[in-house]
Amino acid sequence: MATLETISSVDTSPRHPIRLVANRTGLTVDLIRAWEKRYHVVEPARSDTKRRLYSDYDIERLRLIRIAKQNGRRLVDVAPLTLEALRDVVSEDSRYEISQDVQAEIYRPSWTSPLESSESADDIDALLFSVQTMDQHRFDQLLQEGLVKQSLPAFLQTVIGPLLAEIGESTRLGKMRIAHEHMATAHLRTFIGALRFRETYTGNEPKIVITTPTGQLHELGALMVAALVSVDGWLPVYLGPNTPADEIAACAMQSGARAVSLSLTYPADDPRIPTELTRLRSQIESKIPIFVGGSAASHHHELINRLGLLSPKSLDDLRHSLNMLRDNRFQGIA
Amino acid sequence: MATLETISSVDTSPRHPIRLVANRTGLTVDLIRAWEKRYHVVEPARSDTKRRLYSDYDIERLRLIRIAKQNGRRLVDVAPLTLEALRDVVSEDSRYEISQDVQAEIYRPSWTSPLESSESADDIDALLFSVQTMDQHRFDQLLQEGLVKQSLPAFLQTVIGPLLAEIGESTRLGKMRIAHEHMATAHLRTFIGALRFRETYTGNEPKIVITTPTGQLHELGALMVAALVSVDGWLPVYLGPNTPADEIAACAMQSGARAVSLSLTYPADDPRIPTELTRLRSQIESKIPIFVGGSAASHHHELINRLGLLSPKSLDDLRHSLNMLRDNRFQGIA
DNA sequence: TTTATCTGGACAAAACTAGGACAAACTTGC
DNA sequence: GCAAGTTTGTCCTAGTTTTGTCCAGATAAA
Repeated sequence: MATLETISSVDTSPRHPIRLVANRTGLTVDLIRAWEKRYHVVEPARSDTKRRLYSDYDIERLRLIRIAKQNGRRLVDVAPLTLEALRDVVSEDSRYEISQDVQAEIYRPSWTSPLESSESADDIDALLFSVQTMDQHRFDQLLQEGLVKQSLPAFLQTVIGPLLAEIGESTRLGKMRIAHEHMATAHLRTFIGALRFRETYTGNEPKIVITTPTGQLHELGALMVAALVSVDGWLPVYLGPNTPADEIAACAMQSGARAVSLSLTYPADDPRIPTELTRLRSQIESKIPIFVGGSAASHHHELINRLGLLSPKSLDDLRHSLNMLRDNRFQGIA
Repeated sequence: MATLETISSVDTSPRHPIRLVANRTGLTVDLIRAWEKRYHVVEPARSDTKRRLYSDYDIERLRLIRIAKQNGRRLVDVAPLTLEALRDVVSEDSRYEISQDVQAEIYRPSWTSPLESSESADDIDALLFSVQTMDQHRFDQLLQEGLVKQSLPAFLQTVIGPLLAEIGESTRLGKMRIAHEHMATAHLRTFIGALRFRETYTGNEPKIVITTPTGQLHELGALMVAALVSVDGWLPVYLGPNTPADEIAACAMQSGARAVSLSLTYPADDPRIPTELTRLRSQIESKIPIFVGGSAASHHHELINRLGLLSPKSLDDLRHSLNMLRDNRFQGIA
């Protein structure tokens, strides 16, 4: 039986380079050094050439301190604590914190414009109502019906997008419970996920790799893209959320994809995004375009331009670019 | 059909030219030679004319070293390691990776026994092969076919469960890429998710809330339960992963559920689990049973007993209990 | 003949180190 | 509520180590 003692005994032998620590903790290399310089948060051993060498114990401390900071603690206060004290602080906080989901779920697809045509507004209201009454079958039924009324792209744009935004907003404001949001999200994941198999498959479709980069856990945007492109004769190679750049590149290469599409939503300022995007661009032939969409894409506008990535303004824009690419008329976007 | 054995029992006979090694590992020819020159990363045999001849073993080592480097390891540190040690390092890194790469660790459904009937074993091999070739349509097709051959519960138990375990293990050992695992997981989530809508809906079904508690990000086990119980005339209220205890309780109350089912897999020793379970039990009427399954359930054996939660030994056990409960013959389980 | 590989060395880019500067966000004192 | 101070993340420079790429001239394979 695993007891708590087994957990607290963490290896203290120094062996990990700073880069690995950064990867594991989600902190930047600069920040780890700054913390050491100012508060001696950790005092890693050194190699014979003065490189820092961290132990598992150090990593665990840094990880906990990062969480404590996210929970609103000040670095000065938590820096001198022992590992055990840190654990206490963190678990104490997590009890009172609103679950991370809530902050996470201010979901703004962004590449669905808030058209809000009046008929769709009614549909959305009905959908929201079925979520609040936890009536899954009604929810499913409404989605199916909505899909019959209009084309899939239109449906995604005028119903699903606004619906997600509305659910996110309602949860954030406390109008809706997290449980409701969870139910809706889980259901939509299955529903949208299934949409990309509606089209017939000939084997000749050009492929497009669709995913979200490391740190981005929200996959609904990516799923919408997958469903969308399958309508226009692409074969989506869908990898789910949180895929490391190297894996995306390997997958694009192995599957012979003609394009890659990423979705960025939350957290918008994750320090890993620039690294991951740079890595990805450098590992994929430059003739293969990489599309970056989602609400957080605009936060990285400059980087996206610098790397030569493409940032479509809307789902329609993305479709247009992909259609051109498929027909070999692609020149990049304005 | 190429299966995983070819990779796991690594061939040490030297035969591959450096170019092929470069292609397979994603390294450049120059780099492979430089690594050999500086750190003796691999010492390939030579032809009579001094050409380097690499074995599968060498290739596998190079591939793993590349991954280790991406994880932040220094070449000096990993160069002298054996293949086995490298695999350990790589799997350790991917396990602790921040945002702990949701799929990257060992998924052990536990409540799927490793029956491994011989026919299913073939099916699983075929499925694994389609994952490695990234052939999503084949994967989907095989899943659909498998489902026709046997009942849904049997299918989950003999195919999906072992498949997940195999994929998890292969990825952990570096036999399969994370990208492959991501694709398979994303696909299975949609596939299994859709299974719970195959049954007709009368409105009279008793409801069961299905989810995973805070900190548990793996939802496949919970999804399997949802699909399973829908066969036996239950209506699953599926909340997706990572739901706080309060929300589960609120949802159970609002929907008038007759039971709750949780799935615990990873991390098994998350300190939040005891808190969450205790909270949940105290907020739900005691006549509503709470089932706790998944590979990590056994880690909390004592707690589960103390709180009066139920921990079915297998999916069949769970079904049995639920059938009794539905027919009002339920007395708890042995 | 052309292309691929070999060796050894040179060079360049990245990554790390130390120290410090700077600005935004947050606190404190009045 | 405002000004002054503190905290904290990011960035810069300059020197070192580590790592990736390239070159030249020779040999082998296609």
